Amino acid sequence: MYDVAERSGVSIATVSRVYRNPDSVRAATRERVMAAARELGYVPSGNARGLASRSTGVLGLCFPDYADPGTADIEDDDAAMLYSDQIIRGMERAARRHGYALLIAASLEGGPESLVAKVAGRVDGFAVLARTVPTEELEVISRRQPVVMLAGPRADPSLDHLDHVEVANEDGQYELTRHLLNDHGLRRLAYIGVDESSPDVEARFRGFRRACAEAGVDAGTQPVLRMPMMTQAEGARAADLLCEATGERPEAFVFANDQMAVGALQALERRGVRVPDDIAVTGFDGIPLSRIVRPSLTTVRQPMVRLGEQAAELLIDRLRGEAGADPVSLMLPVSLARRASCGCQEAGPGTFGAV
Amino acid sequence: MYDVAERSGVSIATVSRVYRNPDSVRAATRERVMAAARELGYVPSGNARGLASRSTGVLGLCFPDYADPGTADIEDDDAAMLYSDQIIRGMERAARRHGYALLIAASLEGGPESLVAKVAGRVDGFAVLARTVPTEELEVISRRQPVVMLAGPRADPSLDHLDHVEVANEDGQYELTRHLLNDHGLRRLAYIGVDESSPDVEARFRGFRRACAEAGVDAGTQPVLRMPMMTQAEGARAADLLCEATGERPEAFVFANDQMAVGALQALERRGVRVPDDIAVTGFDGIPLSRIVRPSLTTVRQPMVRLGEQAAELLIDRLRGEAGADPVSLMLPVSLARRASCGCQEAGPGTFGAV
DNA sequence: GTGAAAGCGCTAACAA
DNA sequence: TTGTTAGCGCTTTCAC
Repeated sequence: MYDVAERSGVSIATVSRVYRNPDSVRAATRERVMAAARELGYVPSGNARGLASRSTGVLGLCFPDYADPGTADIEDDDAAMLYSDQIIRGMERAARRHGYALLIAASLEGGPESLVAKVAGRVDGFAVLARTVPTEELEVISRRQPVVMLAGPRADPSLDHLDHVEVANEDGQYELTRHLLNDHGLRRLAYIGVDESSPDVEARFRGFRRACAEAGVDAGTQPVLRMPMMTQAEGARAADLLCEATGERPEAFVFANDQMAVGALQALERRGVRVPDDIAVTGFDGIPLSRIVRPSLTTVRQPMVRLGEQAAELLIDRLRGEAGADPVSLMLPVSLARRASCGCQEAGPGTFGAV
Repeated sequence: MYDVAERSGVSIATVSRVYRNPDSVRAATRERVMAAARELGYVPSGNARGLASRSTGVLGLCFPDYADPGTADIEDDDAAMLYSDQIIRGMERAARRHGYALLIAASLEGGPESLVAKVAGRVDGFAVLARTVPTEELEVISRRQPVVMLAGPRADPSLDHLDHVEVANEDGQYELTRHLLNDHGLRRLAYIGVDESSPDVEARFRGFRRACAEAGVDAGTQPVLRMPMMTQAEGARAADLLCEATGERPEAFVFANDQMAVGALQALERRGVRVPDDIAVTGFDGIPLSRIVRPSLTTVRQPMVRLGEQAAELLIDRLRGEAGADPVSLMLPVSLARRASCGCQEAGPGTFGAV
């Protein structure tokens, strides 16, 4: 910058103005400065700028490095497209509309120099995918800059001051279960969740039970399985367990997420159990894979792109001081995708991108 | 940082050490510092760090804000997943392996304060999706930091010094065309490209012609259409044009990308022309949508995730000074996805994530 | 419209 | 092991 200033015979202040506010500089001067910059290959340092102006024009997103090992054997990367990709897209879009760029980073292990800290130090505010980051660290960081929590209710009271956006887990599972109960007339439903208590899964389970209760089906007598992880492998294992259990086989396997449901489809196929003729299977999430498997998976679609957009909007509101003092809490609606695995008619040939 | 130093009774240098190199500080001291930092809610400023150390630990990616308006009506965001999403994923992954975060930004219009410049000023090096950025600007920036060009051959001689990664467009189209010619015995093939000269599309067209020539089919007599844009709408229009043209209808529509091919499938369905029975249709790219449409689209899959990974690797090599003086140029292999729209047997039910 | 000067918060020698 | 001291390259009053 000093070189540019010298070469064009102005002060560094003027060079700065040319970049920050071109109109505040006489056109002739501006031209000279820009020419000099071009010749010298000058690119303003974002770091110096940020340091001097205490803002970066960048939003951040931290997400878990979550790659289901069970998906590794899928040839196509497309099929494995994760939540995070969609959230990234939504957030980038919304950020861009407001002139922000997006810094993304999947979580690595901690240490004083953890990844969040790195991101936090380089952005004006950021979003975190639920439980990607240790609560305590988040608490410290959130004292200095806006943070929004995504997907998953407030994990901890010490994080109560954070904005957060979640998805209607309970309602979604409720609707899906009602569909099975009322539209398909099923009665013996097995719910398959996860050991480790997850607020999302708990909410889904609540929805399941509520639907059962309303339909006069005693949820207490329904088999409920809690697997150690929500992977395809565990989904397959769950299906095997339920098939081998004594007593009447359930009429439907209601999984807490798509990955397990997909694993179950594979296991059932191996056993020669036909879906949906012999048994209905449902998932939750609406990952792309859910539509690709045969039979296509009936599931509850989460609006992940919207989630990302909302995150960015919320952050920007805070940065502009347009948000109130109270933390904002949004719940995004989900939608039911009725596909083949519950016995619904699959969209026929020629149907493009339809549900 | 000064506050943390004071509170813990050490100098700022020691605080710095605690974060940069914890082992160089006695454990007791370290604890005191970390405690103070926690109490004060201290988060190191990435900007100040970058400024002092002249490196950011961040890689960048600039991509076009390319959203086919024709895809807007697809309900699912999944289906519309773009190249850029996959490149982002690959690049983030590879960057993370080396301890870098990723800053992403879609192109906006210029001005002295253009988006690239913004990104460039905040990263140690970055990748650009072909023709996202004005040549001249790129040239200037690339004098200061490593830049890699993605997908699309060197656009300009002034950018010859850049590393770049591209995809085997010509070979891919060649293989696909051969498949149509030899395996399906088709003879009248129509190629549909784009007006605006695109190096990728040209390469694909070369592959098409080469295959025709080798099969003894005179490419000169084959219909060739150049549409203004490579969107679904234009693909549909192309199909209509070709169907309404006088003379024998082609046995296959060979599209230069998937989006146009998908548009054509829709148009053909409207006209009651059956694919692949009446006519074969192929695309290029392997976007997720290509597998979702019915009939599923035969296409050439580009390894977009790999592209992103390579970009990051290349940049990191440069940053480490491990790359030679000469620009590196990589060409990634593509793969043929034989699906239903060319008359190949579609993968049956129960096939998970298969081609 | 333009310049001078004082930091912004950190790292990296170099000393101690 | 820890402290001292220069900057890093910009923005931002406040003068002119």
